[in-house]
This record gives sequence, C-alpha cells and structure tokens, in this order.
Amino acid sequence: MARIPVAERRRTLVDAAIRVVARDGVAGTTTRAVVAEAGMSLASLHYAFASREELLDAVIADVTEQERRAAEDGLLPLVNSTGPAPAMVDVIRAGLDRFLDLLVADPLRERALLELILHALRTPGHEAVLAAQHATYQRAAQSSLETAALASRSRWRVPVPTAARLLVTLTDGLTMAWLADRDTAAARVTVVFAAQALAALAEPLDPTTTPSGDDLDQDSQEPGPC
Amino acid sequence: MARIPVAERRRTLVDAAIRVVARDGVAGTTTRAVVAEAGMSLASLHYAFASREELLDAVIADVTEQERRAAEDGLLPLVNSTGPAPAMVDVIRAGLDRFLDLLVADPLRERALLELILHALRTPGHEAVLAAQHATYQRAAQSSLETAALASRSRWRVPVPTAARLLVTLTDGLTMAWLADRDTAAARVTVVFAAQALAALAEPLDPTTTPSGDDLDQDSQEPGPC
DNA sequence: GTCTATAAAGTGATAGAC
DNA sequence: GTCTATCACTTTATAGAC
Repeated sequence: MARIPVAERRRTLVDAAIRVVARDGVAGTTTRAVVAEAGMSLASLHYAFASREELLDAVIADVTEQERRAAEDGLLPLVNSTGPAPAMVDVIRAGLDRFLDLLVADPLRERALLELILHALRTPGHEAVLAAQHATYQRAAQSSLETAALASRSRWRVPVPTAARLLVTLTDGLTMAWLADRDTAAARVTVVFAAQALAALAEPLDPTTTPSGDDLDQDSQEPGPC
Repeated sequence: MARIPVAERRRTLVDAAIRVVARDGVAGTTTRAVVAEAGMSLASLHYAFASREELLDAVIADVTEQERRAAEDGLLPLVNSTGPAPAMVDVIRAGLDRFLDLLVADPLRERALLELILHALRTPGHEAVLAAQHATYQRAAQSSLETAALASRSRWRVPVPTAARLLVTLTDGLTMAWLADRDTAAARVTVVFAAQALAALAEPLDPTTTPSGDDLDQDSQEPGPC
C-alpha cells in the first residue's frame, strides 16, 4: 500500500477510534475494530502507536481539544455583540442552552467522553492525560465566565476558579442527568436554575442596572420523557 | 460441595461482583474474577445466572437499592431533631456535605456506580434497570427535599420534582468533578454554592424567620489538590 | 446441584516476508 | 513501511462426570 507519513496515520486512527468509541464504547474499541474502521491493517496501528492504551490517550486528548474549541467558538458571538449589555443570567443561560443543544444533537459523543474519562480514572498510567483534560476544562470554564462578565458588564463576587468549578460541576451533572433520562424539557428547566445559581455569584459593574432573571414561581410541572 | 439454595448463591455472587467492579471496573468483572472472589466454580455462576449480563443487571439493581437506603438513613437525623428550625440552606448544605463524606470515604463505590450506569446506557436490554435506577434516585431526591422543607419550616417555590432534578444534577456533577481532581477542599466550596442555589428555590413558612447563608464575598482562593 | 474439562471465539502484540 | 500469518493468552459458555 501507499507509504503514509506516521503523523497522518495517527490522525486517521484517532478519528476512526473516536467513531468506534462512540458506537461501541471503550470496551468495544479493540485494535481490530479500529483498523477496520480506518481501513488499514492491524500491524499499521502498532507501527503508529506502541499500544492500544497509547491510542486511547491520544483519543482523549483529541476529544478534549475539540470540546475546548467548541466552547471557545461559542463565546465569539458574545464579545462581538454591540447593543445594550444583557443580564449575566441570560448570558449564562444562553451558553448552557447551547451546551445542551450539542448534547442532544450528538449524545454518543458526550457518552464516549465520559466513558474515556472513567477508563482513564481506573487505568494506571493515564494520570497525565487525565490531568490535562481536567485543566483544559477548568481553563475553558474560566475564560467563558470572564467573557460572560465582560459581555454583561459584571464582576464576579467569588474567585473565578471557584465559579468555574461550579460551572464544570453543573455541566457534568446536566450531561449525566440527560443521558440517564433523555428528558430535554426537564433539562431546559434545570438550565434556568443553574444559570440563576451562577449569576448569583456575580454583580453588575453599574449599580443602576437591575439584573432580571426568570420568574421563580412559574407553575411548570415536570414534563414526561420526550 | 454443599448444596446451596439458588437465592443465596445469587446474593453471594452479587456481593462478590460489587467488590470486583469497585476494584477492577466493569471491564475487569469477568465471570472468572467474580467466582474467584466468591469462592465457587465457574459453572455455579452460570447455574445461578444465565449470563454475565444478567449478573450485571442484578448488581446495578442491588447497588441502586443500597444507595436509596443510604439516602433515607441520612434523612432520619433531620426529622428527629428538636430545637429551633435551622435555615434551609444549612439543612441542604449538611446533606450535601454528608454525601461528599461518603464519596471521599469510598470513592471506588461511586466510580463503580457511574461505570455501571454508563455500561447500562450502552447495552441494549438494560433499559428497564436503568429506568428503575433513575426513578429511585429521583424519588430519593424528592423525599430528601420534602424532609428538608419540614425540618426548616419552609415550602418549595417550584415543583418538588423540578428541585429534585437540580439536586440530582448537582450530586452527579459533584461526583464527577471530585473523582476527576480529588480536590476535597474545592468540592466543599462547591457544596456551599450548590446549597445556596437550591435554598433559593424555597422560602420560609414563617415570614419573620430570616434565612441566613454564608458570606458570598469570602476570599477563599482555589486550593491546590490534596 | 456441583464440579472439571474443554469448546469456540475473541484479544493485543509481533515475526518475518516483501 | 506495510502487509499476512500467527503466537500466546483470555473470554463466555457448556458438556458431561459425579
């Protein structure tokens, strides 16, 4: 077959492995399944990667980087907006709703990432890639919150890393809960309260601006599964 | 060997399987590993359970029931307390702190439960046990919140199922975040804000009672990993 | 009912031809 | 560099002796 640079081989294999993990889970991501998806021989995988675990490390790093870019892209519309400053709670709610959109549109991807993280949590030798994943998320959450403060002309009343950890906690929890019950309407309601909880940790720079959230006393009953 | 009732065999096998899942993960829970832990032969497992998957179903149901009982027991101290009614935020914070205590004391158990849920999410035919698990959690969260309202002489301003879903989201997120970074001090801070977020959805029955939370402007910096 | 032994089908990794 | 063929091992499940 054609002589392919090892860097390109790695890319092809990582992309194929991501599809296999999403479809069959980590346990189903055998070396044979990956090379079948990538359309190459088993030996080529072991030429590009020393072992299956090394391939999985590369997959985790790649998926994490993709998520980080998605978060970054989600912030661009905010910094470029003109008009009057929106309330912090609305900025956060819009961001969380966009996150939920991604989850609903591609649940296999998020489930795959959770599986990969749990796998790395249990397997010795994956500490480095796991720490990198966590640091990337924390940083993405921090810059999201800092951008949100700029857009809403607010300041954080708690250290940004503290608020960022709450944001990560909320997105992780939203993901787990939605994957478990697939109740998108209920998740939207949870997003509203999550946004209020985060926005309560910030205050407007200009005291005359009155921050307004949604009505707490809404009579929305728990909707059934979609 | 001794002739053992099949019900007892099943109990022994499920208990052994729970230990193996906690130690080696779902992928490491092979039929051989379980029978070695239980001290019986491979054929005895297949006499009690038709397949490995059927055993895993029983494990998920058992662990879920144990968690439900733990949540129930955690509520008993609340309803029996005399003295003046504590503030809702303090009741919830105490409950979340107790949850965090359990997580820190036995992280392998929570990690195992997450792995089992993800496994059930991916494997066809496990929908029933997964739905049961989710319903159990939602019910436990609801009765926890109702008990908290009683103890703090408050009422919920939103439907209890809605608040319960936020509680489940927060505990799931707390678990994932702590498992990822093992930063107990940061998790305690997250608990404070999570409790405030939930307490904001309730109001005291007696208007003269002033609900008091913690100071939001505390200068706690993000602590390093433990 | 309980066991040993084994079947049948995987797995990760590598040797060696080209 | 890339391939086929294969090693060495593990897996679930079952057959058949007792």
